[in-house]
Amino acid sequence: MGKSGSKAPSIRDVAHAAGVSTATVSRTLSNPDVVSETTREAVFLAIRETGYTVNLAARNLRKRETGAVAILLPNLANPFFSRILSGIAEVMSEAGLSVLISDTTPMAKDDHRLPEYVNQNNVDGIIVLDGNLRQDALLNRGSPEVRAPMVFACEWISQIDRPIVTVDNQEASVRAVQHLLSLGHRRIGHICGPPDNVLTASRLEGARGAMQSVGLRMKPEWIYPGDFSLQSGSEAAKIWHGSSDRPTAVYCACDEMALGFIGELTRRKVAVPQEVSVVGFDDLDMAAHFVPSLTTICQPRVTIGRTAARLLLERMRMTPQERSARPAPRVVLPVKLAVRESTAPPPG
Amino acid sequence: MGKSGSKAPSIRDVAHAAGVSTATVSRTLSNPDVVSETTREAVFLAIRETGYTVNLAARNLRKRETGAVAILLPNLANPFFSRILSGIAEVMSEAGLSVLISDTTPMAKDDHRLPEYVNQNNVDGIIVLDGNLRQDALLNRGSPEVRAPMVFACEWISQIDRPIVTVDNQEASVRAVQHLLSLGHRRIGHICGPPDNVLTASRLEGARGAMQSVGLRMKPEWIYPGDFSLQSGSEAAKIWHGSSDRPTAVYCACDEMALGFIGELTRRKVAVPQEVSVVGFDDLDMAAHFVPSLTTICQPRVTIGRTAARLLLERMRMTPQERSARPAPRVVLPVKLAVRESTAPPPG
DNA sequence: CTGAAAGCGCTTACAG
DNA sequence: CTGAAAGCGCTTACAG
Repeated sequence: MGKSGSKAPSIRDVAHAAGVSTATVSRTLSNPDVVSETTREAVFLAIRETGYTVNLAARNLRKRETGAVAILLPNLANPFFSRILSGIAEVMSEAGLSVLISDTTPMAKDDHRLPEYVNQNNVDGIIVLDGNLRQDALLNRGSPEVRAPMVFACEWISQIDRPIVTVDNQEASVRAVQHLLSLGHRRIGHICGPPDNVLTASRLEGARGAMQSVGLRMKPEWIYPGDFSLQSGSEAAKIWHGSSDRPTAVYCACDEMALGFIGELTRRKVAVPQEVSVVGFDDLDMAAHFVPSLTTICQPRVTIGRTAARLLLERMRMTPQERSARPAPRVVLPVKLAVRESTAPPPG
Repeated sequence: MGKSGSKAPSIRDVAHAAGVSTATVSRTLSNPDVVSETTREAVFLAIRETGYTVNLAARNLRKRETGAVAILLPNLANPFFSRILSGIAEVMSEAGLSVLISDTTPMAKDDHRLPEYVNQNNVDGIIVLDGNLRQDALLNRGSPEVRAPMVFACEWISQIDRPIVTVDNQEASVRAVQHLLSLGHRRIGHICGPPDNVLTASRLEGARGAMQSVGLRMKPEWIYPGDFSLQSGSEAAKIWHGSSDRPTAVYCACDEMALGFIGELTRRKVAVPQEVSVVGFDDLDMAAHFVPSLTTICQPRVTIGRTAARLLLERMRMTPQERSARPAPRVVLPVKLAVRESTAPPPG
């Protein structure tokens, strides 16, 4: 159980107790096969007796590692990220790495700074979930040799050539719209993501393209602005409701907007899907429990997290040279269309 | 910008460049007032030239600190925690500490282990948001002198005497039920939290007590089991719907269950609040946007996070002796009742 | 298989 | 105000 002393037991205490050198204790821990069985047992006994646990700061200093990875995400309060985080945390924890989470919202576009520990490279790797960070902030982290490897997930910055884990946003949008087309819809609208988001264009283009390929057109007035928030979804509903030339179905760039949209419509006595069909994107937990339950594109969020984590671990094992020699992979994960109650044939 | 070398610049490089000792560089960084202005400027210039940033592992080793705090929470995927996390991250980041997040779900009751970095005290402090962790796992972290301080938030473990940040769950429940009483309800039910959760009893007792104090009784068949999940809310709705002796209002121990309850009822063509009123607890983002919007107890989640973080910082500044001498405070934060569409006078 | 020794990059009494 | 030196607790060639 460890004696009650004024400081934690160190490797020296263990060495004393076991009658060996600190080097041997260290080897027993990191490479047990290289020490004799007798020694090994003596050391393990001494470790138990003293209650020793390795001091990570010392190990990290010596090994020139940090034992930590940073996750940069735009909004900790957004439920979209929680499962991704979960997937990352799971893989990193298995790898013995700790996960530092940093909400990037405070550091808006005008703020160049990243969290201290990222800027100073006090992490061994970085996963970026925010495509709106400043490019220079992300790259000015010392010379290439000391810069921790980085991977993007979900969002990315086109100018920065790093591995990306994502879904085919355009193809997913095509699927969403084809579902509406197959129900008989011909007038299909879209609530967009934020204008400055990398995903916004591909989701809009996918939707537009799907319509064009069957000879239809998405009227500009059916394209509603949005910013991924519940609020912007209800704003879109107000516009929809106030217009005389309405789409019979609306494909939304994310679930939150879809739920905000449906909520506002329901409040205005507009029935979904009887009067208008709605499709979302993401498949938040709430999507299946909302009334009506939401037809949506299901992003494999835990898998995205796990994949990004594994990709990062892989890059961390490479030398800077290997990393820059090897092209940054782009992993595209499959999505599913979850068909639920919010879509039906058009009215009339 | 820093030269392009094979390793990051160290304090020695700066000392060289500035023509001073490493001690002076260190002082300039940690205690600028103590060095002369000329020296200070030379050092700052050298820092800029070399692109130096402090190596935290080295600093931490030397200062016998870790520069990190751990957050133990039961479920990263639960939106309830995201804003709390946000509040914690904000305060800790200002204090220059990094936040290690650990999902405790993988380590269920049968698993004694905490994350490595917690068990080995490779953190300077711990915030526990999970009242179901094993007591011994939380306490067996070496002798009192080396054990990192710990505070509880939202949930806690009664046997462990540590600061707690919480709301008055019983009083909040009284308020929720009084609201229903004031609308004229006399038959009020409750969907409970998980049986093994610290909050479950106080929320149920508050509800019961509020009824008793006006001479009413909560019938046992109106008390539905739950586990804080959407799913358990819809299960309760099925029981409610299948019964002939129904309450006219149901107070739910959390918003997710309330939303699951309403969702299932709506699906069964039972109108909320016309046929049954519903009150939740937490005030998730979704609560205001659901249809009908949810009357609920609003927990100040960001404030809970910030307060827990500040309390922990305070404890971290104390010696172990001071900590054990000073009684662990219990900070009770005020809640508000947000009255929305899901509550109305009883039918008939 | 094992130990002595150097060193990871800092900070901090101590002495001046 | 500043520097030389010790030391935080590890790991790892190196030598045997």
